[in-house]
Amino acid sequence: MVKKRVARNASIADSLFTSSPEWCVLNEVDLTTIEETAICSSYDTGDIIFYEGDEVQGVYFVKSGLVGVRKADFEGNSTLLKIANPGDTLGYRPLAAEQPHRASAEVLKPSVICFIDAKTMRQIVQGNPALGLNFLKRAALELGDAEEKFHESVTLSTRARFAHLLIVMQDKLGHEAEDGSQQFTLPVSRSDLADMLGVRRESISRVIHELESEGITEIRERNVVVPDPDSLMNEFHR
Amino acid sequence: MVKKRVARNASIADSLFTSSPEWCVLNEVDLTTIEETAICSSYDTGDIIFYEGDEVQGVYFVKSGLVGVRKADFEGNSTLLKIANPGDTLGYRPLAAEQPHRASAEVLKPSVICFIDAKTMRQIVQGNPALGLNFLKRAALELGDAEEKFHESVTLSTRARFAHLLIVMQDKLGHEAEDGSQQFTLPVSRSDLADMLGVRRESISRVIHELESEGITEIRERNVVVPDPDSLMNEFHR
DNA sequence: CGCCAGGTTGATTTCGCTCAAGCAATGTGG
DNA sequence: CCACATTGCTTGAGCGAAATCAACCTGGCG
Repeated sequence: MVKKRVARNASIADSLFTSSPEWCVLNEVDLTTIEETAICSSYDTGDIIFYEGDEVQGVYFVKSGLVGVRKADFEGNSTLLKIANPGDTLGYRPLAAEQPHRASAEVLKPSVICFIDAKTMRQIVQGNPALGLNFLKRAALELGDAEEKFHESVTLSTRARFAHLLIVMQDKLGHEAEDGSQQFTLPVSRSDLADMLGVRRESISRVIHELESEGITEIRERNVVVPDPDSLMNEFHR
Repeated sequence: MVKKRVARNASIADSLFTSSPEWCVLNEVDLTTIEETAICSSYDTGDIIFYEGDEVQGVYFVKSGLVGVRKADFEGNSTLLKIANPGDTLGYRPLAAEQPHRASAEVLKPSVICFIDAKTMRQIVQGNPALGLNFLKRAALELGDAEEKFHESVTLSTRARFAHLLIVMQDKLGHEAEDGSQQFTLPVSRSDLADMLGVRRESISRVIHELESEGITEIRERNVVVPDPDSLMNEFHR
């Protein structure tokens, strides 16, 4: 299932240094160590990088592409906890917690991902405390977001939560058109949007229809137009 | 509102060392620094230690008592994100994330809490990377729990989630009676139980009634009896 | 004593789920 | 090139779990 082709990893160091707020503190020695031990692989959409319950072998640095982190039920239920963009590091949480993986990682767009084994990771953190602190900051930020997500899930309507999700994506991906509207492309399918909020895809359909009919958003396929960002912002409150 | 009485802090060091899995790595020098700078105060039920939105002044080590961490809405909605027991440290998350507090801390039972200012905290972490790594582990564990909580909140019924909460409390507080039943005392009110799950207190009432009528639990006031822990475990699935 | 906090119970409403059908785009094998 | 799966999404009808609204109960306390 996971089709890998080992690639030259000459530029891992570059990637870590320029596109990661955590790894950028590495020194020459550490970077060399990583160039020697890291394994870069190409993945196709649908490939699984690791499964919930797996022991942690190391961490995965997303060099390019897009990866989804999912948590599933013994029943069919699954939620999409986060989507990892280039520059993100996966698997550091269970490594730091000394737990097995509590979610699985699934490739959403063809990606190049660099694997750094746990031993190397620990060794580098040992010699370079700043890296550990950077991951502490990362974990602290994600924890804040996760707690907020819980709070919203029990507090806000599907509509308000979807509006919030759109706002977050707009902030990350949006660009302003000449007419003042914000536009961007959804990075994931509607089913995945539903999984991000923990609702059914039918509910997402209906909410999109509602927002459309009220002139708040126009969503065609994966193209999003927000004529008036302020009115979308208003939806985020109930 | 917050009634403080500065106490002798001779025994902070002791407390940190024996009852905290994070602070236990401190050396003599660090412990002395903390004894000199930390401020221990007594709080009464209902006192607020910090508010959502406040800048982070430092961290709070719970020496004794019980503290609730809450997140509130502009509307009446509030959720109880966690309850902090003796040995727990509050405020390290926003400090590490370099964010303002995203939740407020409210004293649930008369408590003694030691304040360690941000500057001292940073200075100690600087000289003692192991402390930072311990907090990384803590954050990683909490992040895993938070993600699971989100998943459960959108996946499981109120009944199943309440069963899970009881199981967690049982594991922490329960003791086995002669007849093989598990028993413990609820640490918080029913309203707070509801806030922990993000449901209305009426729903908790009804679920407690249901479980009672099916012989799965007996909950009188704050006393919980679980005649057959296995049957409670079954409730945790749907 | 009245009042309030904390909790229970009942009646009603509502939001999102479930179930079911259908549609458009894409692919695939005969 | 057609028949027909398959995938991703939409729409509708009906249902159900939990929220809402409201009444009431209990014990503690100024």
